[in-house]
Amino acid sequence: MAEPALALQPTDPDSPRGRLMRGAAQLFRTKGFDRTTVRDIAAEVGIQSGSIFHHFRSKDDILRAVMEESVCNLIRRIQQALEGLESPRDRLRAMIRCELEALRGDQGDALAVLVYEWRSLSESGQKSLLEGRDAYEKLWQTEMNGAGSLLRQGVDPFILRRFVHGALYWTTHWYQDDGQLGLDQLTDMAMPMLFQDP
Amino acid sequence: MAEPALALQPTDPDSPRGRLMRGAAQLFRTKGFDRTTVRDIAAEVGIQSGSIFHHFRSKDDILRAVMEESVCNLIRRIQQALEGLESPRDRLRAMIRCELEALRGDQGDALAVLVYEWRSLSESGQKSLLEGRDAYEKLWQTEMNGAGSLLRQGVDPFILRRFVHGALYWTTHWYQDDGQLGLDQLTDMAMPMLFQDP
DNA sequence: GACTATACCAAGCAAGCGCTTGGTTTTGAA
DNA sequence: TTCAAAACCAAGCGCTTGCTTGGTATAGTC
Repeated sequence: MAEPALALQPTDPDSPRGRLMRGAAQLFRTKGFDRTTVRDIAAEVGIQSGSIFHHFRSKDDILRAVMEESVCNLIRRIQQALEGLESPRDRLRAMIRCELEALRGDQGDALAVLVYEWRSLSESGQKSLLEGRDAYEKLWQTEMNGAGSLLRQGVDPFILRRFVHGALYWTTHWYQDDGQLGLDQLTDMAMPMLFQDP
Repeated sequence: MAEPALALQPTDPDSPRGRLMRGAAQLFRTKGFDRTTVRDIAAEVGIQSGSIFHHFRSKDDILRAVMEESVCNLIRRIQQALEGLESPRDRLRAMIRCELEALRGDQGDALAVLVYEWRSLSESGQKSLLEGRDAYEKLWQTEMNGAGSLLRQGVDPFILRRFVHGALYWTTHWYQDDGQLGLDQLTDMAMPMLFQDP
């Protein structure tokens, strides 16, 4: 199903390229792509800005790479989380949790960058990521279809999904995993949006 | 209650300043603040870029003005929509609808700019808008408190509100009012997120 | 018509950006 | 040790941007 995305080898996070991507992802996430300069990224990693272009063709290429890896990681993580889960409810719960985890961004994850900086990516960059995004879309579509009548009634599934994603994405603006409210609790509170009887 | 925000006189949309604000809002909404140049804004309105600075001190000042007016308009619109409505359910429904309407942006509304470009605004600009934002926050808080046990159970109201707002904000990325799905329908589909029994 | 205020034009400045270029240093393999 | 590849440095280029400056044009008032 999602073979194409899995084919991509994850970048070693401790390689020069990997460190750049991690640093860039963090800056893109907090400052936005346009307000992050190549000098910022270089300083974050402890090199001079000209050196970046030894590893990446352009600033846009960094963004593309960060986004690409973000999709692949998320797909991989979702697939692992789904292993052994049977019920549609459990499976969708796991997916919500994975998404919240990826949105947190504290482990180098850059889903927030993918979501909120999509329009900063060049057209050719967007094109190159469509396959991965489609694979991710398909994961959700498949699970939503499988949940059928368990889903909230009276709301078109297309719209329901977009409401839920919107709600989850917005957690990047307010959620702090400070021990008071863990990911599992947050996930459980998100469930009623999706399910008629959570 | 929201007297401070109402004290601000709306800019005449057809005045030179008003036309600039409308044009800027549209561009900020579609391209983002950083990728919108003052030359873009000037071209949108049909003037030369230097002329903008006769009306606004800086590019940041345009953004602040656009956001300020957006908050004021929204508050005003919500207050009007609430007139004569008694039930907590009807009142919150009206607020959701107002928010969706403002997010659409096709009537010069710039709520999407306020929401998604907040971090592009300078610190002093953000400070100057806090009063308006607080007034808006208060509207929601008051109505949420009034709805009490009608709200979805098992979800902290603080979190519930943020989920709902996130879902509504994200409509800017997918919702097209193309006649198939009107604002009222969309509003009705959003209600179950907030209410236990919509 | 004279005068003032408002709106706008045109040219260009200073700062900062992504990126190139010509190098030096470090790393790893033989 | 030698050599080549990888990583990085330093300087600066060409371009873009927000904004300034010195004006002209238009609108409104008396």
